[in-house]
Amino acid sequence: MKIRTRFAPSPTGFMHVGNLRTALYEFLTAKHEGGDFILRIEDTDQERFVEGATDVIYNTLKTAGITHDEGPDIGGDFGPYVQSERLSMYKPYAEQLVKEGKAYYCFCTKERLEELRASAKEGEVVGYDRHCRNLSEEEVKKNLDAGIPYVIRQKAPLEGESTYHDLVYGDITIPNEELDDQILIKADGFPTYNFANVIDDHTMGITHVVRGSEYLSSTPKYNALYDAFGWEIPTYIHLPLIMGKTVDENGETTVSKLSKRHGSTGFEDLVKDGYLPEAIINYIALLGWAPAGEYENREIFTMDELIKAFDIKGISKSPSVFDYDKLLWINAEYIKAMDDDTFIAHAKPFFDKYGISDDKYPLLIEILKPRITKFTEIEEKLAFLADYPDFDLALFEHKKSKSTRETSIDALEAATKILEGTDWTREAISGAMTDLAASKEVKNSVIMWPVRIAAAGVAVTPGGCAEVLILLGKEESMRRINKALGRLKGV
RNA sequence: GGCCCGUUGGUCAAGCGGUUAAGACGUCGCCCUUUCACGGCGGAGUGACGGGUUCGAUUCCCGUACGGGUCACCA
Repeated sequence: MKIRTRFAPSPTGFMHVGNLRTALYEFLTAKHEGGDFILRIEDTDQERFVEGATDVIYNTLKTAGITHDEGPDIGGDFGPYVQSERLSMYKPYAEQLVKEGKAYYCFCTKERLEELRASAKEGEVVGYDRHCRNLSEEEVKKNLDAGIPYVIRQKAPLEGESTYHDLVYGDITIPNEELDDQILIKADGFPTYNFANVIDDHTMGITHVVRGSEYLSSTPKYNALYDAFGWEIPTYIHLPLIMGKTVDENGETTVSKLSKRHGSTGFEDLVKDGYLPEAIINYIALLGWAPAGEYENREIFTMDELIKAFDIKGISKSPSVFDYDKLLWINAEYIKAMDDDTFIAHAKPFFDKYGISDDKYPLLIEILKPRITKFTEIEEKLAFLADYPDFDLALFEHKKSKSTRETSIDALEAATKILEGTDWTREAISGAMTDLAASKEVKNSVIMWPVRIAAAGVAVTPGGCAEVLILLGKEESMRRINKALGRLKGV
């Protein structure tokens, strides 16, 4: 049978990488076996409705390269794919269970439930006291006729234990007394997430339920529902959580399930920060899963390779901490491997800020590609082009380059003369400076260092002396070098 | 607190009873060099603890500790 997995997010307007990774693994689980990946929007909570939130989901999946085979936007044979459009189908299922004596109407008020929780003693299992579980038919009918609001709850098993199998965690056993009489239909007539989830998964033919391990202990409730309907329980694949670090006011670092409070771990935030979608996917694929066989020890994967290499056996059980450093490294690897046109497409907005003409692109690609980890760094790296402050003259003193203020004055005086008559090409400038060093019998750096510093006004530049001068242009370079020379000489 | 799950270096992790306990990020050092990088080479750094089982445990079992998750008319 063809594998079918699903991604079932709620439209909250925000998708952090934990959700994204769940979607990724669901996608990979299906695609590795040639199965289908379905997108379903779970919007049964009207109170939390956020305008435009579904677009965030579509856009994220699209830019992440996680393509669904069925979904609200593209249709499919099991639609509709938005829960709010399927509302009419849930209640009959619940009613059916009531008729069969597997569920019941509950008329308890929220206030009563709150009191119940508040009065629970230390160490007691907090949960519903099953007050309405055994109401007589007459009482139920009376309440119904009186129009008292009600919810429908499932009768959970009272004793014994429930065991199920998970492909990652193995057999999980939970005492049944931990299981609550969960609500299936809320007072507003909407299904609860858990209930809608089961109905939808079954009616949509989902074969493999892939989700975060926070569902590990509530899965028996889901299974109780499948059993009540006599439906086949899907294959479970629970994923270890992605953790985020937070530092409290005492400087204590704690890790916890990734959420909004962990800063910019939203997919869109990361992209805005300069991380490439492919790099993010690559990174999170490796968070909680390790490739094996011919792919063992590999760090860089295309989506197609992930599909080929993905194996549930490689999923780990323990939670993993999101590490920006490694993401950054992967991002840099993607940039280094990028072809020039793609590189320019990403870099152009930053080049344009400095009014850089495209004849300089080849040079910029060469010097920038190996040394940026994010495209957003370009702005800062090229800042010297637009900004030439009265920098600290101590910059001319550089031990490694064997430069002092005195050698710098000497070098700059000689260099300006030669540069005036030099063709403004990289080779010519570099050659002229090398020749100058040779004629003075000093290291190249004794010439190159001060010229570069004088022209750039900062110690760190992308590229060396010749590259900096080319980027600046002859006129500006000469102006800056002369100015620096004047300052050095105290004129 | 009850229940569930987990625990290999700072982080991601391989391993599945016998290994000098892989690899990657980070970190440190050296080399290259016209700065910073890139690149190359090298170093430090790990099986939570205590009991078993076994000729032999990182690997299996049991406790303890620690960490995480979960206990909604939220999803």
